Amino acid sequence: MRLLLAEDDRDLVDTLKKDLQSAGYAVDVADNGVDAEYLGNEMIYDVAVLDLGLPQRSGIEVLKNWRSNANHLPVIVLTARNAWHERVDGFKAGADDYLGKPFHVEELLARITALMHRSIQQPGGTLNAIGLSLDEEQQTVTTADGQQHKLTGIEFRLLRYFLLHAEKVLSKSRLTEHIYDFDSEKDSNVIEVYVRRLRHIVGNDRIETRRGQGYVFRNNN
Amino acid sequence: MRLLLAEDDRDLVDTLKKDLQSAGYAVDVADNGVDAEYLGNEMIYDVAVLDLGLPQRSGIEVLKNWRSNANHLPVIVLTARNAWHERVDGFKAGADDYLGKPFHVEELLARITALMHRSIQQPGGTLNAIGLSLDEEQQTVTTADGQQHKLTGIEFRLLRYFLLHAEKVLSKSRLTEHIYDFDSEKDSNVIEVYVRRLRHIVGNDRIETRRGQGYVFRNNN
DNA sequence: ACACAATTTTCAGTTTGATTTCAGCTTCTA
DNA sequence: TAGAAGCTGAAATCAAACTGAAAATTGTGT
Repeated sequence: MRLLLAEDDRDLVDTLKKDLQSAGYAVDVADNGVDAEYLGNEMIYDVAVLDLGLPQRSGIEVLKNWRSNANHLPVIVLTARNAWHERVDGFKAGADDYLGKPFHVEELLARITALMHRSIQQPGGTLNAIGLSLDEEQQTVTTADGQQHKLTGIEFRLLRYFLLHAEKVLSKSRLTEHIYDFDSEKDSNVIEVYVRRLRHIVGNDRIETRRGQGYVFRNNN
Repeated sequence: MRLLLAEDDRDLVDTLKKDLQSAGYAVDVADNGVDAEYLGNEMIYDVAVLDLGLPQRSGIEVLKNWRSNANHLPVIVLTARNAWHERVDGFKAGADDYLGKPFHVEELLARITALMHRSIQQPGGTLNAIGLSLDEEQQTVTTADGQQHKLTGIEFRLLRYFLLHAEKVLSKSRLTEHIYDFDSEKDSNVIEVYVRRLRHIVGNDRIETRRGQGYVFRNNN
């Protein structure tokens, strides 16, 4: 799950980035409006956290620009305390959710997961498939036989992405894009290796190979 | 599960009540502060959802009254979005959790269940886990072998946070945020050091390391 | 104010294990 | 049937976590 954090407060970015990463997000940071706008348009993010008080170009402008480009990227807007007008403007500009500063990190995390889950209509901190349950707080999967498996960071990210996009063909490059942030450009077989490890846990036939196209996570069969 | 919904916005009540009922709660509604206070004192609820902006008697007053009657009813406070001071007041008055309006129903539900789990523990200043009992007034732990250990300030805060959030991956930055009073995040290994000390007291396998993700306090094994 | 005790933080050397790489193998398809 | 794509087991890597001790800070009693 790849996330754009558009925020200029250094201290806040430092802690938020760590929290988000350990919650399994690949985090790209933009500390000004121009970069934020560019990244939001050029890269593929699953969610953006956008501070309205960015330098160079205001968050509102950035958001409007995204929306005018038919970019439906889910956006959580951060507003300064007591800035009622910003909130309204934010919604008008197409924000999906907002959060007033200061806030508890837990609240932001909860809103992000809620937003992510909205598209597949599964609330809460677990992602369920037939005979599979992924606990996002524990970062574990429980399989049909009742066994609970701990997942490493990358295993967790990959499986969550599969579950959120079950029954779709996911190319290896798309998987890489959503699992790693922009520091790491991969030309290797990491995905293959991790698909193998996941297959070992969730069952071989669960992840189907589409030679030349990618993988499909099956929920029916 | 019986729930008191203290809220005067008719429209909100209508939708919330249905959602809560379909989530399995028996819902009583109070649309003003006087009724809310009365019901909270006279009936037995598992949880209350309390809007601070009630007519006739403010939510804060209601909450204070409940607490002064030694009523430990778990309370989730609903505040207007930008009213940070209300949250603080709410916490001081004894709220267990808060939620800023507007919110997603899923989030309210998640918080209610979280609160229910939390309140399974006995009130009265002790937090219990299997083979562990944390006395919050004395700041001591009693372990399975009957040994009582005195805890230093930081050891206590850390262990309490672990107990309140057992079975969840807690990142080091999240732990620091909750242990230090909103100071700047420093680049040190204090958490590692204190985790080590706690492990010495509560047992090594009680606190599990998730490399790159954080720590999990185990209550089952 | 002082010495002394307890607590918190820093530091540096060591260990660990998640991630990545690699090389040989298998399977598919053009 | 040859070349590409994917699979697989094992090994190398390197940041993250562990550890013991010492330094710094805070608290306490005299």
